[in-house]
Amino acid sequence: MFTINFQSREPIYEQLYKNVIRLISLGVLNSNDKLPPVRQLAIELGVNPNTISKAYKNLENDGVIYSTVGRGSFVCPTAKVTAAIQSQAYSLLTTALENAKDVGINKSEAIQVVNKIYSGGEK
Amino acid sequence: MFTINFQSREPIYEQLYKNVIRLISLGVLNSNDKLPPVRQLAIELGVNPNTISKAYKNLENDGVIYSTVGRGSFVCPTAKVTAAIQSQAYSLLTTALENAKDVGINKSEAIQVVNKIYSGGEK
Amino acid sequence: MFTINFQSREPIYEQLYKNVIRLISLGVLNSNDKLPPVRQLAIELGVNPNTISKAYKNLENDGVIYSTVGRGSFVCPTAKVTAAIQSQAYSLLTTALENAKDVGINKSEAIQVVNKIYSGGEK
Amino acid sequence: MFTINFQSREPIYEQLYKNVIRLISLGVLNSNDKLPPVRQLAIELGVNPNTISKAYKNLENDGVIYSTVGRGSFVCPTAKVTAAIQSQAYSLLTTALENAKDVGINKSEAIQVVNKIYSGGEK
DNA sequence: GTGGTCTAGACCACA
DNA sequence: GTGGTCTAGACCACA
Repeated sequence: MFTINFQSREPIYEQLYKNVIRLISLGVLNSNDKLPPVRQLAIELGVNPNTISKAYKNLENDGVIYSTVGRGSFVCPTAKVTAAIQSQAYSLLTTALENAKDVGINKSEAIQVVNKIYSGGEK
Repeated sequence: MFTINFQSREPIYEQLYKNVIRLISLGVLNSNDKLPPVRQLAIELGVNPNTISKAYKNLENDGVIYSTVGRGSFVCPTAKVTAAIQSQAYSLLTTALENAKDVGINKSEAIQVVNKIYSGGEK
Repeated sequence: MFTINFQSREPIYEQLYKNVIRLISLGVLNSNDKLPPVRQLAIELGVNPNTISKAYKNLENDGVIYSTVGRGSFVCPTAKVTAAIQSQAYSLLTTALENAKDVGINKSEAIQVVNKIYSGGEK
Repeated sequence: MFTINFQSREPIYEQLYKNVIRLISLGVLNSNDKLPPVRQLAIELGVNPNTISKAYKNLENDGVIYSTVGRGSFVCPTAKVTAAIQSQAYSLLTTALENAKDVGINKSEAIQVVNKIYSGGEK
């Protein structure tokens, strides 16, 4: 379910964060589903438990999951999650497009990139 | 001409890198223009010369500027620079769009963002 | 394992770079093997950690190793490494041959050198 | 006659050195021909006179030219020059080939490079 | 423990 | 003057 690329320069806790986001987006994880316990996941992935904790902590701060001591960590109601996640994605996209415009990439070239990404598996 | 945000988490050498890119994009710096000498810029910005060096070195590795001992640092011929800069922008845009798609932003929503950014001052 | 010549005019970080390449070529270092930590190697060789860092950074930029904070530095998958290393060797060889041609060494003389190097231990 | 690439990372005095070698190899400069005076060449190329001096000094040390105070610099007898130059080229070629062999480039691949360089304008 | 960023400052080759 | 190499050493985020 979770996949980590140890060769990537992206911090593991960041990759874990995105894993959860992706699983929610794909509908694999739904509202109130339980996430794997920190220590169990740490063993499965061969990763330091602190690293898992950090990922969960960030997800909690961003309103994606909620944790209760002794019971574990759970996915927040989907609507809220989706809003939080998409807002981040929009902000990233806006930055990338402003940058593209700045360096002389024109509108039709930008649209071409959109077409390429969304070709095939339209979602 | 160069502006550094010392509060930012973004490394200073990275900010300097982007400063140079921006100045070239804006046409303030052109082919074969001389950049400020490492040590002079270090004093102006209140930054260590090594940090400036690192930024210049990265720009050189990416084909944006060239440096020669005893002469200074200069902007590369425009064609090469533009290619290098746009290639980076495309890569950033692709990442942002893949992320948007992953979190459930659909194609027409992505296009709307493109339209917003490119409205008015079409380039 | 690593040998540095402090008398040489060749920068230490450059010598370290070649040391790693050599150890990979010889099969002493293989895919995903861990390199010595920056600071440990610095102490062993009596060299500043920054100098080791610089060598590792260059190797990373050239696709030979990858480094992650907290985990260490590792050799990239063999295929990629081999490609990177051989590409450098080809470039060096091309330069040497162009120079040879320029100074009047003819083709059969160049071939003789090739024969001499590859005599005996054909690889 | 002399061409300098100011964008190259190769020191100018080194480029000048090679210019002279090339002109001798091509037969443009012959035994006892006079080289341009240091100061005249410096003005022509827009280069510091010290830089020209350094190039001439190195050529003299390597037995390629000889200088007499007040009269100028001259090309040494061709036989001697050729021997000196080619010896350097052979040494460079040997190093490049040993390196190529070390990193797993085999003999026929090396020969292919030779063929490519010497194709067309066989000398 | 591990690499990354940064300061402070010396010395070098080249122009 | 100009960039390149190197030392010494501090502090940081990540594991």
